Amino acid sequence: MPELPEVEVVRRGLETHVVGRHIRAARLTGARVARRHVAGPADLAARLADAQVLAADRRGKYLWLVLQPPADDPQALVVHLGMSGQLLVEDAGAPPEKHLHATLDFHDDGPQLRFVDQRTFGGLALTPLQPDRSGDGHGHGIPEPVLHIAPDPLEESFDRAAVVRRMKGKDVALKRVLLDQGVVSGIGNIYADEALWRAQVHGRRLTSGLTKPALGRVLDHAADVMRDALGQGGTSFDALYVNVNGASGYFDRSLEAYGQTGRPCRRCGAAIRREEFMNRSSHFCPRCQPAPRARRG
DNA sequence: ATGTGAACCTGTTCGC
DNA sequence: TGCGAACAGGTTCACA
Repeated sequence: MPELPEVEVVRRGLETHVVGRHIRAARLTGARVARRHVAGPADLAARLADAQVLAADRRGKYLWLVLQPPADDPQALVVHLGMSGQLLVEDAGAPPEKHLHATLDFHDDGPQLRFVDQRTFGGLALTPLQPDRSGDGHGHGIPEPVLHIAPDPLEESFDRAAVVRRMKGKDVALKRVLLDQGVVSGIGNIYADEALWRAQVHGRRLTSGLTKPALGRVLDHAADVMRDALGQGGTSFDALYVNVNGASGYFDRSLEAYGQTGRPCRRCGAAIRREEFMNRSSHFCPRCQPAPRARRG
């Protein structure tokens, strides 16, 4: 479940069902799931054994469990769900999923934590934590693989004015900047299209050509739409995007642009259009969000 | 340095 | 019905 609201739904599930428990053992299926773990899958599995889960934290689309190993400093089990990753809390007796890549058992013999990923763009890594210099909210620190990720709009340390300045300084299409996790994190293809629809700006407009207030408004809409989606349990089009209990969110009913090709814009009635952008799809209202002249990526 | 596009995977849906 | 093409919510890396 890829974008910020869906990842946050998963984080909350982990907080409820996993935090506080002691891992007994981890089993990894195949090496690919641990490819971001420098020391390899065997090392990862070994290091997870007997660690206690202290917390579940998140920045943008990155999720991590803060672990207390028996004789070491706290470490972060960083999880990225990629395009199709799932974390599921399930009884040990539940049949293994077709794309099951990792299983964590706990000393309390309660439900397992499973990592399932059809397209295997996601994965796990155990890494050190670095002190968080950007502000509060991440008391245990930030994992090394997350250091290059900018704060997301729902974090207290999100510096709206600084992000606006950075956006303004780029000679890049607005949507590309919204998707740049090093500028502002958590926004993916769905919420970028929704934020742009709400802000009534075309994603191919260059950030350098927009005013700072206009850029700020786009960021505000991005934060709003992600908060709204979170309130609905996220966006799920199918069983691939579910919470730790396998349940779908229902924000898909509230989408105004994404996936609405041909449907009338709820604001003006013009047919929502789809176009190719950065090797993927953009959806927008051609009347409310007039396209700039030249095509830019 | 900065901006752009393709690659990494598997599964499902679309069009002829 | 069959089969290839297009498409899917993300990130990274090579190249201009």
